[in-house]
Amino acid sequence: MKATIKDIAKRTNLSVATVSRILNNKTGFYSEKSAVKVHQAAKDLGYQKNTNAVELVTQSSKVVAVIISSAKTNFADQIIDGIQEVALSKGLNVIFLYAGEDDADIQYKALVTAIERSVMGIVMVAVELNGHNLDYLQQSQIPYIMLSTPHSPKGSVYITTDNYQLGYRATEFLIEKGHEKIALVGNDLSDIGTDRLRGYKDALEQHNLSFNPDFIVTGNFTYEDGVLAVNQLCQAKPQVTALIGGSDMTAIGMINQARDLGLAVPDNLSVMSLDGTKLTKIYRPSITSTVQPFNEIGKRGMQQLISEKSGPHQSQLMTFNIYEGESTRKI
Amino acid sequence: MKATIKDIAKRTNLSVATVSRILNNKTGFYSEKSAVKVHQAAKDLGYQKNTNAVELVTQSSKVVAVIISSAKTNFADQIIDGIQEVALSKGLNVIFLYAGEDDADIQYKALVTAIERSVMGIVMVAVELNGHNLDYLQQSQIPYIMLSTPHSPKGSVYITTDNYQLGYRATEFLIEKGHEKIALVGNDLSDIGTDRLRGYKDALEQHNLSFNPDFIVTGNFTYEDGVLAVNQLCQAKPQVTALIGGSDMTAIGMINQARDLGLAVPDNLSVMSLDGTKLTKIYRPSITSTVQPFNEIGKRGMQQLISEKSGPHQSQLMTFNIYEGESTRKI
DNA sequence: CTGAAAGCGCTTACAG
DNA sequence: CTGAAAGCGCTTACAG
Repeated sequence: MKATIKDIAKRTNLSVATVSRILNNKTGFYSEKSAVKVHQAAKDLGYQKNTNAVELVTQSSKVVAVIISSAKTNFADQIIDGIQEVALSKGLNVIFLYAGEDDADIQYKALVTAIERSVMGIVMVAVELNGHNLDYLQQSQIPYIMLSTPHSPKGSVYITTDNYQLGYRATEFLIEKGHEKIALVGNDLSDIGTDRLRGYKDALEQHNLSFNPDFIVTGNFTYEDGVLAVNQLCQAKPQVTALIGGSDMTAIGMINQARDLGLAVPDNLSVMSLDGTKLTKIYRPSITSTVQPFNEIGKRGMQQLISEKSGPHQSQLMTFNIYEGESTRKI
Repeated sequence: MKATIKDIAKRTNLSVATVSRILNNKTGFYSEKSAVKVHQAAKDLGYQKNTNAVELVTQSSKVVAVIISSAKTNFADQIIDGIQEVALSKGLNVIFLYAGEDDADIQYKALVTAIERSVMGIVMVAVELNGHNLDYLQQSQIPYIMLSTPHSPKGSVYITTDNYQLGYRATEFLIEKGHEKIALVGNDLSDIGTDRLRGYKDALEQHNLSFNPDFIVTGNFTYEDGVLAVNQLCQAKPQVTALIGGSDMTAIGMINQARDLGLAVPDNLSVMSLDGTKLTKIYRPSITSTVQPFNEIGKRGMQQLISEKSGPHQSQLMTFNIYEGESTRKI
């Protein structure tokens, strides 16, 4: 049987009210003598606060729920770290829930778990909510924010790397290296993919290069997408001289498959990625990449979510750097 | 203001008791007519159950907390997936908490969060609890289990890959390829590292090879450990012909550094890893590795934790396969 | 400085 | 089939 403040009260001949005050350090509302007794009793009894009761009566919670899409979470670690850093410094607790990839039911379950606990806020990481689940989330009245979100739903605040710029600058980087036939691979049809494609197109146009739709191979940011795209684009006669992968995994899939086809990177083919997690640094050849500020996204997301001045928050598009690895070359 | 069952009761002219029964499908305790009214009202009001209240009154919880060490979690994904699979099929909720690497304070905070919520069970993934925190956990009376645990504390149930066998079989694999000078790199001084070392030594002895303490370079399963070890072991004149890394990251660090020193893998040096996550498959050369059954560890851990027949559970040592990649060769 | 009391939202014997 | 009542563990005005 777990000890309660009632047990402590009995043991110390104080009221539960006083015990409660002491345990919560409501300084000025108790004598030092009582405090000593209470703390001793609490220790003796192995007292554990019951958070359910506390939250029930105070109608508030000190926990933030983070819902993470389980699949394309190559970069989730960094976002998680950023979130944790902020939570730690603010004395908040964070619980993480995994929502399967695009599985509306599992997503819903994760939302229910968070919402029924009346968490103080919800962070969605890389998850795409369908209409029903979004309604449910909004109707819960719980503040939320979306990080690296595939779509930018109206009325939701989100923070994500500027996908248009990701596409634009990666393409421009390659153009400046002399490439003219550049493929864009593995991006999906969400805002992420389409924004990147717009950037890609604009960069070409800006540099007076023509757009060839055959060089666009959509996908889902997977390793397999990279493999298939290389087969498709480089099998017969390599038509392209450079490839941009939608994720690090896609880029690695491309490089591996190119190698299997007898094409060397970067000698025969230059490859870039649009994520830039540590995978790009430990792989060989190291992979030239736009480096998304995932850690910073996590930090800002958390800060923004919990900042009290709830003047309507602004969505943010983050900037980024480009890391030049060994996977690209001048031609 | 969030709607409560009281609001529903008022609106439907029923008592909260009846509303509660209907919402919980206590079949037989209410009329269909009332049920319809209640469900309609709940919907109209956007009713959300308050889990805090439910858990407070029922003194029970349907959530399992998983506490994960944040650092060496190259393999945590697979364990998490395994845990989720089981949770989903049993209708349980799982919340994840990250405990910093060997940071007793953060660990403690994670424990507090879980324990004060009276979760139904706690799974520890790759975390090393210090004495104080272990006491705290045990005293909470909440069932727990440790997965891939560095140490095997007395009185705790744990599931981990058989580290002795990991060391033994990897070493034997290399011996059978003709290697006699084999280094063991990046393992720590916990049970994990020492068990592996025992296996390594026994394999040598079994095959009449002498043990050279210079070939043991301890560490913390990091990429850097691999880099440093290769510098130390291969810089002057390569004394070893094969290296076993304590983790995939260590193995990759070794391969990269060997390459930087002008040593080709596997031509000049064979390299193995003792984890075997997907990293070993996507890296080039693909890395020969013992493949720990992380997913299965997650599944079993969860199953065992929640299985009611609480006859004292047994700790388990899991077996594994060896994946032969391109990073090793016969000499 | 302390206590009695109300109440957070819910469940569940008990009585009808 | 339904309701009144007690109670889960805690906090906090209110009164002293």
